[in-house]
Amino acid sequence: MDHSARASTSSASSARVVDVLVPVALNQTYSYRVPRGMELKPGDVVCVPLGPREAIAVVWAENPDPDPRLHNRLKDVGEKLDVPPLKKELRALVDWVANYTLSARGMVLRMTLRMGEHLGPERQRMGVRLIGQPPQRMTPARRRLIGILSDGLLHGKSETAREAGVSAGAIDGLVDEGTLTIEPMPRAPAPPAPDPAFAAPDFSRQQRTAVDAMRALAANGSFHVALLDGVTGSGKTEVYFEAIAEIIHHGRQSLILMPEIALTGQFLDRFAQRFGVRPLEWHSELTPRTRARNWAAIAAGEAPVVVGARSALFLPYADLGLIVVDEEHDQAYKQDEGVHYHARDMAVVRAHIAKIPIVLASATPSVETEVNARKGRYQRVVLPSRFGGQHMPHIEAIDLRREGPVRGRFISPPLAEHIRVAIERREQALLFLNRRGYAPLTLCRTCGHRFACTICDAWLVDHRFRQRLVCHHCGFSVPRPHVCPHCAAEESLVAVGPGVERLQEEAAALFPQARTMVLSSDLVTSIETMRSELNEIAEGRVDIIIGTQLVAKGHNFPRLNLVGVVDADLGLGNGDPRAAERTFQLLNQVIGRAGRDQGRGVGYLQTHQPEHPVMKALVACDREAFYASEIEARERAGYPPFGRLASLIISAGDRPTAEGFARKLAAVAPIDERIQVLGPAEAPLAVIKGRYRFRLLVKSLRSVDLSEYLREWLAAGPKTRGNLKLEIDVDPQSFL
DNA sequence: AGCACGCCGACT
DNA sequence: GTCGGCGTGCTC
Repeated sequence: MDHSARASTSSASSARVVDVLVPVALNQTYSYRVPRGMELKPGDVVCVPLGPREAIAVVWAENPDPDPRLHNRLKDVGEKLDVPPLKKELRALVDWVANYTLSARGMVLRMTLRMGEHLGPERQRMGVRLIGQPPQRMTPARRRLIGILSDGLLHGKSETAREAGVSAGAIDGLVDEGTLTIEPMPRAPAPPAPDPAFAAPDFSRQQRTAVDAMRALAANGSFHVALLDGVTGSGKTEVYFEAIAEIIHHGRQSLILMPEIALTGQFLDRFAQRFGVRPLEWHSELTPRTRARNWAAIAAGEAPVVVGARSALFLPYADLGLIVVDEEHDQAYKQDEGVHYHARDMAVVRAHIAKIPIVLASATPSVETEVNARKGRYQRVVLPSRFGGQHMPHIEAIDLRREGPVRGRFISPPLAEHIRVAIERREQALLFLNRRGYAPLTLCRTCGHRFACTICDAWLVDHRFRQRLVCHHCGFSVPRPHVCPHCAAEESLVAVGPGVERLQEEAAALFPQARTMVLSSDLVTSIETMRSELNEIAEGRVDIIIGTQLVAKGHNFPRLNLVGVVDADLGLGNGDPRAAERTFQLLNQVIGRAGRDQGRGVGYLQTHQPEHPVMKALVACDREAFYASEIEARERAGYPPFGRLASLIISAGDRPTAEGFARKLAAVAPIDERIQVLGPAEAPLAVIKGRYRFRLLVKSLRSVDLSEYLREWLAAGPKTRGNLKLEIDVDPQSFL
């Protein structure tokens, strides 16, 4: 270090020191000196030097006696950013989540600071206007520009250039000629705030009770959890909108969490119908500038209502008054990368810390939430029927053992007949199959060769649309071969099993006159095309929709009356303790798409096991029976919510390293009679992306602080080195 | 998480 | 002889 620099930094040895949390994979805070003249308090957002770079970080605490061992290594805080400080409540949430999930606090903080580099004063947009004579040298590009600007009004500069198909430089050229002038655009007026009185709906008598409960909960304004329990189409959304209206009256902010923000086009419209404007959105596809603008608006309290994916939970709301978790049972709330957290559970934590009410909405609550409601920890607010008195879909099982289709076909004769009738009536039909691509397995008829991923433990899925065989775990793909690479046989490869693309082929063959459309996540290129495809369906320009999981989520198709579940057994029987719950929820939701407007919905479940409790509960519309048996089974096995679970995934580039570490780790697990350590076992997908994976499962009584136990265990255990990775998942949702 | 530093293989 | 692969270690 150069001498003068040292002098300048150490001259202020009496300067105040603050502990700052930096958004990197660190659990501890770092100490920085406060430059003379800077006022800092906990929560302030600052810029600090961190190694060779700068980082946006947050002051976590005053530090009256900094560690003397840091002597002259302390650096100065760079600058204090002009944004509101993070409130104590949010800092407490960051600490809590990090502690619970065993993640570095810095990585949790990072989720609240996802505002990009565009923070700061809004960039002034420039406009261009025609003011003078045409230039000496006229070119086609210049002619187009002048044509667009011939009205003499101020046009956005970059839009004009794009419209004319020219670069911004062409405009600058004409400015030099005196033909055009550039001036700042007037600021776009701030969008009007949602108006709670814009279009207050009429509610049925049954809905009124729920609406009153929502308003009371919002008006009360203290921590309180309500389960808003109503079937698809019962008007849940409109009912919780009343809680939001109440919060807007109080001048506070509301957050609506959605599992899949890409699919919420209709939701935004419904919100606008009720409140006059769309809410602020928060999701991963926002452009950096919009992201920064929305972040700033949320922090400044200028966004009364925010709709967002799970990451919206960590935003710095100026004054959050209510959280709504829509479709609270949805697995998409669980983040399985980086910080492993469940947004629904952490939302309850945030509500608790902030002392505000929270509404969990679902037609098929998670078993956890259902148990909390049954025990009275959550208030249950019920919406008993579909809005407007429509009936729930009628559900039948089609026993594939007796009425199944011929080999190589997947639509059974009875289902085909029902579809035929539906199309004749000019209604829509939905074929649901939770399998992307054409076929999940390709094999050679001659030698039996099966196409598998080279770096994962998975079959390659035939995607005819893309003409490739694709691994769904790592994205690896090869062109679809025509010759067996193993035995060189020609025309010998056969597709085994159905995917949505193959189903479309079969539907098109059965109903040549019908218009079909496949909705599958791998065919979705952007939120916008997705929304326009959904609109096409809603407008009735499609007869048969063939869809994966994607279609299950919150979209309303007015002319859809028939849902056929092609393989109702698909989610069961993979050894996952949550398989039954998930299948029940998914199928319920999919079939709930039917008959929402005319109330004549029917659902057909093609199954090999019509006697399975999930199928029986669905056919009988007996939700209670399903929950009763599922809750009993969980309690007997000590599974959540009656016990706690954590999973430790150990992975490495080679099998012995992973297995050896897993065994060593298991061997040093502290003995505790309330805790069981199971494994190590090879993870269900033993190899992903060339990494060998072993799993330890930790199961404890509910009363145990499992995170604390894990922390002590890992601190005493072997250290991870090299490419060996240890991932900790408290409350795992998936066992794959 | 970044980023630099450091120590071994294929090339301007 | 260097460019660059990613293993290891550090960031107040």
